[in-house]
Amino acid sequence: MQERYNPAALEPAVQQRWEDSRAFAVGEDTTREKFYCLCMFPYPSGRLHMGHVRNYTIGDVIARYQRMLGKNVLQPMGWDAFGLPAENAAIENNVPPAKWTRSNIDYMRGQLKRLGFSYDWERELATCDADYYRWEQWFFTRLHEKGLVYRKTAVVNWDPIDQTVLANEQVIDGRGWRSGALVERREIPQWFLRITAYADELLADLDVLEGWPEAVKTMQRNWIGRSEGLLIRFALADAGDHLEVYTTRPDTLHGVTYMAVAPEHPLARAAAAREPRVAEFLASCAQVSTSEAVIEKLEKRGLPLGIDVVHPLTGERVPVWVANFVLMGYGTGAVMSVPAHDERDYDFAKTHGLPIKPVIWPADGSDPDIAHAAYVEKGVLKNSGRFDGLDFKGAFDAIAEELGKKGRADRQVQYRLRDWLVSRQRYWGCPIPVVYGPGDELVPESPERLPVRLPEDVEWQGVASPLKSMPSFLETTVPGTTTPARRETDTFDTFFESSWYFARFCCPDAEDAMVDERARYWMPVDIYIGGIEHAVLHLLYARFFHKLMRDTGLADCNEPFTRLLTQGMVCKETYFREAANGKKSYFNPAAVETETDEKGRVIAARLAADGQPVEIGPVEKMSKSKNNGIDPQVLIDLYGADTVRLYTMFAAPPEQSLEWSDTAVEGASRFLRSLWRMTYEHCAKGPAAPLEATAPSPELRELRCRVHETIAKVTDDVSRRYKFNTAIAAVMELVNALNKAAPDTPAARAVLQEGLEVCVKLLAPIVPHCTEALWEALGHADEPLSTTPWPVADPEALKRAEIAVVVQVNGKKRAEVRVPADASREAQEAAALADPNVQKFTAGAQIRKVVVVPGRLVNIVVA
RNA sequence: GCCGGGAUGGCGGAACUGGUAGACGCGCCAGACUCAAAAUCUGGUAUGGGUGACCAUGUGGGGGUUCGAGUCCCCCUCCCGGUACCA
Repeated sequence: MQERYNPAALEPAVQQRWEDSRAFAVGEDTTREKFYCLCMFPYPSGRLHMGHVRNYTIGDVIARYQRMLGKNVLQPMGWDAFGLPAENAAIENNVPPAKWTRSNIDYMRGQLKRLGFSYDWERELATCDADYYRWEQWFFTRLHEKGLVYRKTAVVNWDPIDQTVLANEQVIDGRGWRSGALVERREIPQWFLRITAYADELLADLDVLEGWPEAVKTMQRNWIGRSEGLLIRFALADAGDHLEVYTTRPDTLHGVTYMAVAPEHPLARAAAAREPRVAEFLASCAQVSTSEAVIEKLEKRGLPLGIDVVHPLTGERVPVWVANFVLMGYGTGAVMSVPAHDERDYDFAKTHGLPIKPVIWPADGSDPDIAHAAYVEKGVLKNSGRFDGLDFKGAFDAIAEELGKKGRADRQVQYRLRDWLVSRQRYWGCPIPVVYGPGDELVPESPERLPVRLPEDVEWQGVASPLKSMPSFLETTVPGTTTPARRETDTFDTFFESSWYFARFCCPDAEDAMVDERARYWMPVDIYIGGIEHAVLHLLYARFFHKLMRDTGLADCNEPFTRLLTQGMVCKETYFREAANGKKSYFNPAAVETETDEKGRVIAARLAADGQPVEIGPVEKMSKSKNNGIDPQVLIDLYGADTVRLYTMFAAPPEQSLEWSDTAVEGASRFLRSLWRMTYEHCAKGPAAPLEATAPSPELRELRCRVHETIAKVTDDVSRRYKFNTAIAAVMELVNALNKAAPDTPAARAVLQEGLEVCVKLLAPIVPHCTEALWEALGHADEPLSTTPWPVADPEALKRAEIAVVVQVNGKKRAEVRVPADASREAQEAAALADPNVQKFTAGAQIRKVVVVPGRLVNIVVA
């Protein structure tokens, strides 16, 4: 054993040993319990960021722990390789996306290996490989056969200068990020997957997912947004047609004072053709991004269309407005407005002087206060003709029946969830396997012609997808014929790839099928670890896709992820300068110097390069777009992988967001150095005697008790709580205790030997390189630590003679008394009352009550 | 806007089931070692008062429940994530 801890030499050597022995390669072994541990695979952006390090360290700690429990552990890694950043790099640096992506993968693979993650690298896959995406093309054609795929127009952000579709992220303050042009909403034909057909099952199965955080399930429930309501048809006053709206509050029907339709609604378009003011309004509405977050924060604007509908119960005329906050993509693109009982309708009515008619009264008979806000609670009907006095349920049923008889309404279950738009007008993605025949008729590719390969050797001209100008890609034939046909140039949403990679990891080399029998052995994933930002979209699409695969006979289980661990974001403050045109350019924290006040708070920041001040932005998720990532490579080079792993696990519990500070890493390194030194000094004195051969003093028995308490605590933290920070803190405490209390006797050396071995085993999943070496030094060169059984606390060693009990008087701590571990309630109470400081506070007062929590606390309540 | 989450010393965090607020670490202060520095070691470190034992205050703000509240309930503020084409 080296005297000095030298991770730079040690870690690569240990990693080489793992690689040579194929330590983490696994196969199907029905004699052992399987454990599939999966982290969300990374987008190969160029370099690992701290979020990756955090995510993959959590996964690796769990995988290594499960391995020490004797399970057959699969932990794979791969690349979510298609995506927007590769196209941006192509446009900016004139490098083909495939080349850029593959070189990023090579670099990042090296970084992951340098961090010592126990992956089965033989299963590595990249979604941009045709061997991978051919199967989603195949699957898409199957879904097409089943009627789960359809084509429909949808609104996109259109950049009129660059002549391209923009992602919501690329629209900044209503303008294209590159061109600066005001974006326009434009309708184009798109491909959809019928996720709404699975809405009920996706909702219902959330109740079965006991291993998922409640917050994620709640978000998914709300996202799916099942509601029961009424689809009501309001007849147009001066035409034969009608306006259809959906409402969950038919009880408020008598309070309708106007209708609102989306700018894209046919009624609005028809009005625009007659009325220039309306046309102008629609044009202004068209200059806003498709993002819901943007639309919902807009000033609520609207205009009357000059047409009325007839109220289906009262026969009164109700005006129809067009409003910028009504979305064509939701429901029918029109709503009935009840300003008295809906917040948004209320604000709009106030702004535009529309009448507000209360029809719901609180059940206690008091008057609703609608002077300043809508009354949105459910209650009892008034001003509603013969429905007066009914409650929500009664009114719902009665109005549904009445309108149903008139043919004016139907009960309907509706979802907020919309079908999944899977097509993208981009190059760097999986080609949608469809061709268009001579009459533009649509023909899905035949299985034998798959994969439709994405040409990788491309010249980038301008910003548009090069596929559109590549005859070699475009020109093809209708499958099974010689009839000329044109290829679809749209590619899949990258969520398509990430919706089934976990199944492919089970059998990455399957040549004849999307997945084979091996997937039945490994699936479902036992624990899935990834960022909380994926709580809805990715995790909902993956659940949906898995159910599609199940219904295609490719899976047995109903849900792909038994347990979900959502890690919080790794955040960092942002630094930027704002140009005159409002465009912000962000600077990496590593390039910024900060000035702090005497309390350590940052008060000013300047760019190191030019010494000029930069603005301090909010603390946000580390991201490329905010340029606030901290490069883990710098820390790995400086301290080694184990220190980075240890610090990342120690700084915060996984679920919590972590504000990165690089000053504290030193402490983690210090801890490893001191554990190393302790072990070195211990081993230098030769082998310790076996514990059984010595007679430990009471102090040593106490120390042993702490060793075994630490085993129990760390096991609970790692297996049940997933709180690695407190597990590490507990081991640090134990190391401190072992360090302090080790006189040089055979008994003490035996306890120390046991203590050090326990520390090494408990830390093995977190700092696998360093502990491997320490384990060897402690006399276990013959058995690799990675498969050494996890320690179990010895119940005998845990026994204590005395315990401490806290004594409170009126809920305030006044003393701590020591009592025998088996002391009765009465004895604990007596000991508490006998304490001098307690007597000071109880003297002369009347004791009204004594609360005893045995073994913990005595609270004396005095008057 | 809507949905979900969060706020505890100078900083990251701990307190798991309503029962000792501040474990563990960073930083800082003092001391030891050293010609000196680094490294290392020892001690201290919520705030205010007291030589001290201790005492008072204290978990974003306001109210409540309880013998007892960081933890439960109501209201509010700010921050973070998502908001369907970033991944």
